[in-house]
Amino acid sequence: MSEIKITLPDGSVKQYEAGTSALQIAQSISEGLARNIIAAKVNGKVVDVTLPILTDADLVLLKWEDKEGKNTFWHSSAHLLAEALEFLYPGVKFGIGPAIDSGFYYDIDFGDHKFTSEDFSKLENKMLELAKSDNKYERKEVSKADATAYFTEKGDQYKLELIQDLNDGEITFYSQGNFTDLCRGPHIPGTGFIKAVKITSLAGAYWRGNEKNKQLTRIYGITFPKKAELDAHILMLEEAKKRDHRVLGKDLEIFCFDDDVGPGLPLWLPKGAAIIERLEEFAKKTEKEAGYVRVKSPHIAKESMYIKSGHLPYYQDSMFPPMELDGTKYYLKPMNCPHHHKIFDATPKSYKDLPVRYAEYGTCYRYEQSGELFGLMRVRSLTMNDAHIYCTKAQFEEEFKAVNNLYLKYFKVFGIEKYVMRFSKHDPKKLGQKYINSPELWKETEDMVRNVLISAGIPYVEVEDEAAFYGPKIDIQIWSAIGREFTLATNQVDFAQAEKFDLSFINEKSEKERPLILHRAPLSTHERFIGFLLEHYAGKFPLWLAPEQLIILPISEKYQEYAENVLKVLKKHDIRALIDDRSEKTGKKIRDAEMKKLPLMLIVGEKEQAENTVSVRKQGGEDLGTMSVEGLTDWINKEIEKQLN
RNA sequence: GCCGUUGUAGCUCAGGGGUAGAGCACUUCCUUGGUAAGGAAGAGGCCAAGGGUUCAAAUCCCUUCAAUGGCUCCA
Repeated sequence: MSEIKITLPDGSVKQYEAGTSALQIAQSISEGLARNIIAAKVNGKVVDVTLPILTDADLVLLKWEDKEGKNTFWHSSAHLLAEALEFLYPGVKFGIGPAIDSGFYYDIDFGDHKFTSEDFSKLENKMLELAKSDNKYERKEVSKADATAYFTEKGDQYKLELIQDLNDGEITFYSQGNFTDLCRGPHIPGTGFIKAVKITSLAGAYWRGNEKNKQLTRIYGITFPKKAELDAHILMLEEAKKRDHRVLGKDLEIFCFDDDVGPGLPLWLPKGAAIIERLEEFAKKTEKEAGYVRVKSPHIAKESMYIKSGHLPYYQDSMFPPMELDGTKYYLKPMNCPHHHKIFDATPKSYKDLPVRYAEYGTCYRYEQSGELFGLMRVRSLTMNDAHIYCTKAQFEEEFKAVNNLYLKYFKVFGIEKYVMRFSKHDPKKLGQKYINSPELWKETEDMVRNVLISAGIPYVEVEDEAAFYGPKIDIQIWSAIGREFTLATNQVDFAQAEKFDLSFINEKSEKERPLILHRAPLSTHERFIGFLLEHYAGKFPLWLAPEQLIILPISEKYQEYAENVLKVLKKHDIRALIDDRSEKTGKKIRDAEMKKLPLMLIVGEKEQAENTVSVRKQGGEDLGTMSVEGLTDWINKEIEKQLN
């Protein structure tokens, strides 16, 4: 028997007989380890622990704590779910059942049976019961003919469809107990590892994600190797819910929706509007320093402009239906670009004028499908931190870099650490349908964008078929504190609209030349950005941004007048302050101020009045001690200075 | 738009075929208290809207609207 060399993650090398499995190797190290491994990574590929290893290999033993371990665990749990379902509802058909970031799902065709959330506990119990019998997951290689025969007999057209796309010789089945599934694997050794099960939700999902296909029932679940971990998970979900921007937005009186106003049309309450004011002040100052000028445009425009821009054929489904006036159709603007192009075109431009940078907080209206609306993250009226840069090809790289620097500056101010730039390209197959039919321009601009990204050393990923119809774009993906991922901002190259609007400037040779256009919106829309910030800060806005910066808490009504004098001085310094004049005890006032997440509390009583000072408590409990009102305003100004730079 | 769930006081929710309940918030009074909940009283609702079943509907059924978890789509 030949020997193989196994290299472990710590670099140590051990010799085993060829055909030894990861499980046996684990056993040779320690029984405890062997009990805990649920999958193995052999030369970078995750496999079953029982799979014989035939050649020299790098080996990582995967436990529940490892990402791939969890993944395998949940994938196996999906099979357990299927087994339980088949037992409870014989004849159900299965789509796919993968692991996801947090748990797993299985797509099921229940036929005529209706599965509801009331059946969850029945399903959970069955799964636990099957888990207890600790059936082994057994791998079997099958021929395409045998695989087809098996699922034909079972009458599962979804699995048959999947098999059709597979090559003979690469098809494997996994069985546990009485259930067999088409599956690439790998799986945990046995169902006994699964000790806690929670079916989390139920949803419709189209077969293969295509709207035209049959809608299957998707069952989501999550499992754990210990009951305590499930409890911790549930607790974590509750914490995340407290941080949800929709919950905080209501609690902190930032925004609301109203049935009479309409879905997706947020109303900003005074505190929300105050945050908007701060953001705009900050953005305007920053943009001014970066050489932008501000413009203003109306919220509607005639149909002819959107025909000219080319938006209508590509975008009409996302626009509010037009209103007709004297035989002319007017649309609510879904974006600001065409208006800005018209502003560019309003006066003749020389190459000496370029780059021209037009900025506007522009309110747009988009008819998002009702099911897509989501708190502040997806709405139908949105105010964008928009700007368009018109430049020459030679200036493009520098402008693009400057925009990127702007992003980085903002990320720093807002403490956004986790982000990825997605470089979205066109799909050549969809030229003329989803994308403007100019193959050479697509190539040229995409190369240009890539070059800038590489030369600036910015981490990015390239994705196909996600560009705007007029050019490639960069989307910035960020993650909110509760792990919600979304596209924050977009940065788009536009080679098409200058042509469509016949935009030009006079170059050095006195000839007309088309500008390149850069669309950018680093602070996204007020809606999405404030939604993000609510979750990011858990409602605890930094001093510069907080709608109310501090609250004065008089110890008793005797110090009310002194509190008012302090307030007057603070207001003179443009500090957003208020007084809690209720006849409550100080402890209660502090608690309420904490709940409202006010950054600072000023406690004033006999001592402060006598010394003409205030006692300052930071949100969260930190005591900043006693200071004069002037000392406090200095401190606040310095703090804000720090936060913004 | 599609599938599932939900809609009761300002908020969080309980109840449930015989004409509405708690806690918090709010108002008033007592209390004047030093770093996360002082006490009492009061006020608050066409039980999302419309239709049906019934002697009787907030409760059962249907429709609509909205929210919500997903799918598809996006800043």
